[in-house]
Amino acid sequence: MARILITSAIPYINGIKHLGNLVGSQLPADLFARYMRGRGHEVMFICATDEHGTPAELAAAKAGKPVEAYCAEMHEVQAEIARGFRLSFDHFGRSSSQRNHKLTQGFAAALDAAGLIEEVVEKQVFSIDDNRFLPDRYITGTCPNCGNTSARGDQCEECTKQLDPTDLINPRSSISGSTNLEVRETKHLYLRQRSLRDKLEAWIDSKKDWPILTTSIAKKWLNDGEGLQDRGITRDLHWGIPVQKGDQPWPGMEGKVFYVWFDAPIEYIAGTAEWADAHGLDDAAWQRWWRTDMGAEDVTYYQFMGKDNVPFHTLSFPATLIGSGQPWKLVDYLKSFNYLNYDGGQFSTSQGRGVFMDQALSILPSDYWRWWLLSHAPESADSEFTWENFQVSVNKDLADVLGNLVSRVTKFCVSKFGAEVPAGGAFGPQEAALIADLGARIATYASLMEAMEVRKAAAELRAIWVIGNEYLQSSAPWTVVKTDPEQAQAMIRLALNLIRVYAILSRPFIPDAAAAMMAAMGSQDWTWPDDISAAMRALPAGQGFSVPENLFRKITDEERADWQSRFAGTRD
RNA sequence: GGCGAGGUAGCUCAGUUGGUUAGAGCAUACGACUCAUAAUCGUAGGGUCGAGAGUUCAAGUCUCUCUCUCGCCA
Repeated sequence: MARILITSAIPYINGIKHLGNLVGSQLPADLFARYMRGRGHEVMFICATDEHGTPAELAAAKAGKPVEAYCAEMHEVQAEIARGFRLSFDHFGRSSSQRNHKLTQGFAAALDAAGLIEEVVEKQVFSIDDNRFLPDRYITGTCPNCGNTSARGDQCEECTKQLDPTDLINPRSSISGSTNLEVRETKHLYLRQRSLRDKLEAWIDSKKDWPILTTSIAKKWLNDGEGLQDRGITRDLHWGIPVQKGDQPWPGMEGKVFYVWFDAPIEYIAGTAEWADAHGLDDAAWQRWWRTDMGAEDVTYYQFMGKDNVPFHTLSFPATLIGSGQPWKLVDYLKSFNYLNYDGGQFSTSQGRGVFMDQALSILPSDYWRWWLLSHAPESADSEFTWENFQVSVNKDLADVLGNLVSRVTKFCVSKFGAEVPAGGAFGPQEAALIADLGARIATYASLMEAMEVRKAAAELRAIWVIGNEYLQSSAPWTVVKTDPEQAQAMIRLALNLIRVYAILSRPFIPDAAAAMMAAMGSQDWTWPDDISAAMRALPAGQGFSVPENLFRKITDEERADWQSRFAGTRD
């Protein structure tokens, strides 16, 4: 039994995420966690909400709530939706937790002790009326290049020119509109990543089995231009983790907080500590997952994320861990995803374009979405969601191939032999051939799942469902029953066992349907079918079973058309 | 402009270190079956593998040029 640590990129707190966010991190991470648990491994699967930073402050202000209350509320909203999608986190934490405060401040102290923190005085725009420093993108003004009157302090979106806030003509605060701005000096902490560059590169180079997408992004940041740059890890904000050196004050840094990107990945660790707290366990319970000097040396750590998160997970976060000089567990395998597009364009949070997680669940149960998203995961390139494709996949794969198989087998048995596993006959050559085929395919499926080849694993699982239909078609128990009922009983006994095995194999993708299948077979034995021959004889003759409600309904053309127009949002 | 990823059947995609007639699912046509959610199973048609040149006995698979799409960055 292996010990497997899995983290999914943590979603930002301000608002509900869309399906593109889901398929890029949390959903494949859940697939992997469920599979590994199904194989009997010890799994720790951690996710959380990423709560700090200016966008959270502004969203809270817009909602008319204190930021703490806003975050607490939105965390619950996101947690509820995660439950709706059956995301099987061992803990869904919060980056604003006290655990994260302590760990983040501890890392800063360790980095400082290692000589990796530099204090830098820089100039930033301060809004007197807002009583706060303004990040570049929250300053609006006239572009000196093209005259656009609503250029942002970091870039003019009209002429795409990169700007410095001080370049803007008539600058004003995007938050209040106030023009009462001034440039002030402020002191910040920088993590001296440049001095860790060689260590980071050697570490990346040692990861021969990572996806090209992952390593190419990391190498780009290491080598592009002047190479890896030092990075500011503090901000002039109110909402965040106060800058301290461990539990000691940090002279000159009073009133400042750590940058959200510094504390967010540390929440992976803090979230595990929160898990221990929630279960009344001691520190050793979480440290054995994260400290190689406290039991984590045999842990294998997998991270899942969209490609936009890769630089932070291949460089910034490892720089924090390595730089601390402490024996923290580094990621062993980083699975990154491209983007999911929506019907000819991008998903857009601001334009309300595409399907968001809460909307998806209001339309159809989670299994439908899980299946489509995972079987079309954007692994090798960006992929696209279209309603036509979704309708076809759901109807064909789930309703016709799998759902109908369960239906035809159980209904046939009830009508001919009753609602118990029939005892007659014995398996012959056809049954042996099916079992052999199944064994080979399950082995392929398992290796694809272990390699996190999500689409290919889905295709193999579907093929496994298909061979059940093939077997029924060629063995034709409905014909055999007329001349040799005993033999027909053996065929159906095999088919009923097949349903139970399919429940086990399908569980990572479609947990609810899998549970319904297992329950219908009157079993609770989720043991992985390592011995397929035995697994196909697991249901005892005479055991009662039930005909489940149709596992999946079909999506009609009318529904598809309706949803298509409902979620189109504003076209650009 | 720089970097990266892509351009393979109508659609969505596979194609390992270059090697027999380029594959799968869906869609289409025809056939089989009738237990089942008008479901299932089989067969067939369909591709100058973005364009061009080169290396090689042999290139979707390597090299160069060009072109188109997407993303990141300046």
